[in-house]
Amino acid sequence: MAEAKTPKWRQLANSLAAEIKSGERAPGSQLPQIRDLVESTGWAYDTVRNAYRALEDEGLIVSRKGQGTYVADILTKIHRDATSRYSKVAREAAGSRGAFDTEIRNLGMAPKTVSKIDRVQPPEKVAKLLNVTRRGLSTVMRERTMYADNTVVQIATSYFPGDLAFGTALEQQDTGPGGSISRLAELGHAQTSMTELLEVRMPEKAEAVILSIPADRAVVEITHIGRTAEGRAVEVCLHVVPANLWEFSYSWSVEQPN
Amino acid sequence: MAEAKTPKWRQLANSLAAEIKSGERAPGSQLPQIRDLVESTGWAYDTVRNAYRALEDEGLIVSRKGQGTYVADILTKIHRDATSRYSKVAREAAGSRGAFDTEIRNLGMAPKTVSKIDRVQPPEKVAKLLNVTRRGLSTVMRERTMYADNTVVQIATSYFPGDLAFGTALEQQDTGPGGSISRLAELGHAQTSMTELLEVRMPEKAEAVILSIPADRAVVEITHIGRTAEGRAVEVCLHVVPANLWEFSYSWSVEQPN
DNA sequence: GAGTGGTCTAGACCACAGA
DNA sequence: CTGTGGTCTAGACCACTCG
Repeated sequence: MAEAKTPKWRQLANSLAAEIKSGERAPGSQLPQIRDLVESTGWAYDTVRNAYRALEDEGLIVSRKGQGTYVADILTKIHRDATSRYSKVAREAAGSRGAFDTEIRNLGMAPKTVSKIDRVQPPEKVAKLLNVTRRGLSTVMRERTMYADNTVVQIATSYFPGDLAFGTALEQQDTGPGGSISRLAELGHAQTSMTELLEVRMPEKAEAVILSIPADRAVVEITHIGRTAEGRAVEVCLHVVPANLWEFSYSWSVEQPN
Repeated sequence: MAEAKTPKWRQLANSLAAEIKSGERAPGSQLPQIRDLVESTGWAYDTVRNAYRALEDEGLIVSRKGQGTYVADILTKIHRDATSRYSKVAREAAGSRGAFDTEIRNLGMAPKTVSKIDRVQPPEKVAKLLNVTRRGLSTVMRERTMYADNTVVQIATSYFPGDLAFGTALEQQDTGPGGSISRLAELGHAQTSMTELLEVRMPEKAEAVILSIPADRAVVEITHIGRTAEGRAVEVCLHVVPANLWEFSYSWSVEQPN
């Protein structure tokens, strides 16, 4: 057998996890301090700490050095429906400033987005997809750090080829109703086909800092590619999110078999 | 700042990770034994071991108790294109017994599938999707454990409503060319619309054993739903895979905006 | 300065694989 | 039986937050 005996630290982790998932320990509430548990259980510091580390890697708890350990603020999954979030109706929903805002409000939380816009040379893989030159500031980058209440839940970085984005609304802070997709369409580059590639990986150090997650918490990276009817990629967006916070759905049709 | 100082164990983990990713350490090759590193570096056993644990959680290495520690056999990502894998042409590709076989052969590895077929009461969430009664053996379950060479890379469990699957080819070991989707179509239940829900989570204990992964390695669960033109769900398939081994892609069309 | 989480140590002991 | 990885301990010390 693979695991005959469950180690102490895992038993503790499992029982705490159960208490958290059952709601017995509320989001944001403080967990017993490690040294208190050490005293009450008679176990060694590292034994208790191992349990806490495992739970932190799973995203159930957060440890704040010098302060204490707390149940995570977000225990539910944020639902991202890729198929509908790019449809016209969803993008123009009243009162919504985009798909992300809807996704967060669906959870009863407050969305917030901080944007940074710049002309940059994109990462290699983006340059390749957009078919831009390898040197110079060839694209418009729109980098958004996105919050649910006060938690960073996503970093989304869009790139648009400079030859069609420089000097347009895509370089403005607010892209207006329907967002960048509508502006691109007005410029004659309507996106008619989308591709997304999902990958689970460990965060870069910088990503871990921005997302406020430990270095060993996995993230999901979505590479989103929007293409025109002619097949040209006019937008590439990289979404990086903590793996435990989101779920993703896709719907599509298949031709009749036989 | 969030991380002023990088701990020793993480430095070791990072440098080993770099060596593995660069190909300097080949898949399947043995890593230095922990106690050897302890001696050569002068560090404590747990310090070195922490680095190994982190790498194992990321899927870069595997530790075998009593034997040693080795670089993982599969370092590349297996690509799963959800959109094309259910298309007619892909399913009938010459020499291929299905989308999974193609996915694995694309990596130059040998696919293998071990199936178990049974009539069962499905998990709650599946029962709900298929709209079957909550009691009795209401569905046909096809559980497949799937290998690339000798590594388990996926557990796929399909459920079909009994009223249309009992006594049909769906209860046979080999479902023939085009697989279960083609058989369902012949029975008058052609699937024309697919939905998939992706989620990253920790494995159940049983899943960890089957997949031969440690309990703290994340898995991706895909809930695949196939529907007929009338909107009835006629197949639900749960795919569970180690999160580090796969990447997923989806393509779809959007209506012309504006 | 007091209190909290995080790292590191040296060493004992356990669990497992293989000769 | 020996050698490997895994757990656990007791305690020192570091890093950070807050009053």
